[in-house]
This record gives sequence, structure tokens and C-alpha cells, in this order.
Amino acid sequence: WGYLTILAPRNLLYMRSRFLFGSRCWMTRFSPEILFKSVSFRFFGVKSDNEDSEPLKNRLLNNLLTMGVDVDMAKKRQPGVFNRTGINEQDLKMFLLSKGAGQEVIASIISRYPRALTRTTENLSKRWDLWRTIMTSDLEIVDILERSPESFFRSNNNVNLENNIKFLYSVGLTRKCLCRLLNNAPRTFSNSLDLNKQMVEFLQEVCLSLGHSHPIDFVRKIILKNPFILIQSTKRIKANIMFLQSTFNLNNEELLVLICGPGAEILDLSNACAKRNYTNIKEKLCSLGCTEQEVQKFVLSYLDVLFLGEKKFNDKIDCLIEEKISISQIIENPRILDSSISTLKSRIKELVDAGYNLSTSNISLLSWSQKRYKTKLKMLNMR
DNA sequence: GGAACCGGGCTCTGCCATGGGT
DNA sequence: ACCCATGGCAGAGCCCGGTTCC
Repeated sequence: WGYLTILAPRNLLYMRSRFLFGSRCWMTRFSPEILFKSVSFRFFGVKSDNEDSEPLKNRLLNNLLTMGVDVDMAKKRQPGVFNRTGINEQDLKMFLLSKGAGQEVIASIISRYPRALTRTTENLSKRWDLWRTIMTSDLEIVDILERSPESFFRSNNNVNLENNIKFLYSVGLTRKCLCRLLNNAPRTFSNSLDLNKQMVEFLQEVCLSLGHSHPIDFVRKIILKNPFILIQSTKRIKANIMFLQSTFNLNNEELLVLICGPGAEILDLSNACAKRNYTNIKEKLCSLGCTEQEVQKFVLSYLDVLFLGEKKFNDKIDCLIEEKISISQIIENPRILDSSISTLKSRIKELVDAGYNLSTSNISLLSWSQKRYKTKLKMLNMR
């Protein structure tokens, strides 16, 4: 999508060349059949089956190319859309323009989710209004569409959307929370009502089975902590809960606190991912002299570490070890792994230059906010 | 007044599979 | 045989600062 972000003049150039190149391509690569038919029609007077629809399709494709749509990509994604008749790309274009979307955004949306072309203006309008009951401006919605066109256009079942909104309110979520869901996990709203209900019911069952008496509060808490939960499968969430339970030998109470607290975010790790990353962490730390208990305690105190893939985790540890920071310092200050490798490296260098002895001093400042860290560094350099 | 503790803010799409409908 | 709607999947961090503690 780099070409969509380049400056306007180049963009114009791009569109023009796309248009010329694209139409040539279309004749030679995609439609020998159409070419044959139109030739035979012209020269031999043979009547084509699609004599009316083919020119229409040509016009559609040319119009899309002129709009800057990557037709090749669109066709590859949803070929069916281009076999249909009666698609009016102007409707979608005008609709989106009226909502404040720019040409590039519109082209990008169609390229990535061509089925958008099959929606009627009435349907889109109704859907948009429903989203607007949650969002305060059209531009916020345009922004979501740009990021995730599929979420908005994948379904045209507006009754389902309406029911989803009602359902989410009934779970006790505020409009502000729905706004966050729509922003971060727009797919939630195009899930079937039933699927969303399944997840909520599943979470309530987990809550009850762990001996908590307020399942509604519990579910609300999880969703607030992890707005992505409703776009995961219950299978995935179940696997992660079981992973937490079996890895850390927690009692019901502890597990419950973890799930709707610090552990909420790691629930959407993909199936084998939590296990894989945990295994890697364990191997790496044990190879550096940690015991299994220490590893367990470390991960439990900083579950976000499970998000780190093998390479990233190992690289971070290595870059700390290289600077004579001991493994026990690391596991006692897990939050330093919050920082990116480049932050770690630049701070380590600055601190060493300032005469700070990392192996004997506190290392938690490696993950302080920029502001606090700079203040501290200034003080060190003044000594 | 500086450090520790801790929670929170950003943040999630684009692809494939499947079953149903015509 | 085709398209559509929908479910499910893989992939994977970094930063900030309020409040409390000493």
C-alpha cells in the first residue's frame, strides 16, 4: 500500500499508468475469451451470449482502474464479484465520498474488499447510521474502514448488527466501551449475535465454574481489559485458560483474578503460541542458570512476556547479558523487557558512558518513561 | 524528592474454509 | 457450479505516568 501514501502528483502518475497498463493487461491476460467474442461478433456477426454484459464489465473495470483500484488484487481476492452484473461502482464511491473518505481510501477499500461494491446505498446508509450510534463522527468510521474494510462490508445483515449492539449494552458495557470495541475489534459487530452470545456465555461459565458469583461483572471486566476477546474463538480462549491453569498450578481464585486482570490480554494468543513462547523462555532462562520455579514465578509476574516470540525474547536477554547484567537482576525486574531492543541498547550505552555500573546498580530505569529517564540521565551526567 | 508499584493507553488484519442458497 | 455469509486462524510489544512508599 506504499503507493497510496506517496504524494499526490506521483499518485496521479501512478493512476494514469495503472489505467493504461491495466487496460492492456486486461485485454491480453484476463480476457482472451472476451476478445474472441467481441472479434467474432464484429467480424463474423456471431451473436455473443454476453453481448450486453461484457461492455458493462469493461466499463466497470476501466472505471475502477481510473479510481486507482488495484483490480488485479481485487479479482484475486473475490473473483465472484467481477462475474456479477449490475454493479455500480459510482454508488459506493459517492456514498463514501459523502462520508468524507478520500479517493485513495476508497480505492484501497475496493482493492482489499471488492464485495463492498455489491452493497446497496440504502443498506450501507443504514449500517453507517448504526455505527454512528456508537461513534461520534463519520471520520472515525472512515478511519476504521480504511484499516479494516472487511469488518464493515462483510455482512449486510443490519438487523444482526442492531441486535449485537443491544446485546453488548445488555452485558453492561457503556457506549464508550462499545466505541473502543468498534475501534479495536470492529469484527465483533459483524459476528453473528449467536457467536457473540456463545463467547459471553462461555466466559460466564468459566466464571461460575471457578466459584465466582458475579459472572456479568466478570465478563465486563474481561472485555474492558481485552477488547479483542469477542473476535477470538472459544476454542482459543479455552486453550489459553487451560494453559494458565496447568502451567502455574493456580487455585480457582488465583486463576480467576488472573483471567480478568493481568492475564486477560494473553487470552488471544494463537493456539500453540503461548506454549511455544513459554517453552522458549524456560529453555533460555534455564540455560542461564534459572530453576523452573524461578521461571514460573518470573512469567507469572509478567505475563506479557508471553507475547515475545523466540527471537525477540532471546535477543533482549542476550543484549542485557552482554552488558554484564545478571539473569537474577533481569527476573527481579521483569518490566525492563517492556522496552524495545533499541531502547535497551541506547540506554545501556548512555548509562555506561555516564559511568553507571549496571551490574551493581538498579536496572529498572531501563524501562522508565522517556521523561523520567532523561531527568535521571541528566542527573547522572552532572555528577 | 526520588523510586517502586502498578495499571492503563495505543493495539487487530487479511486470508482461508465451509456450509447454505440459488 | 457458482456466490455469499460467516467462523476461524496465525501473528505477536512498547511506552507513559499517577499514586504510594521510603
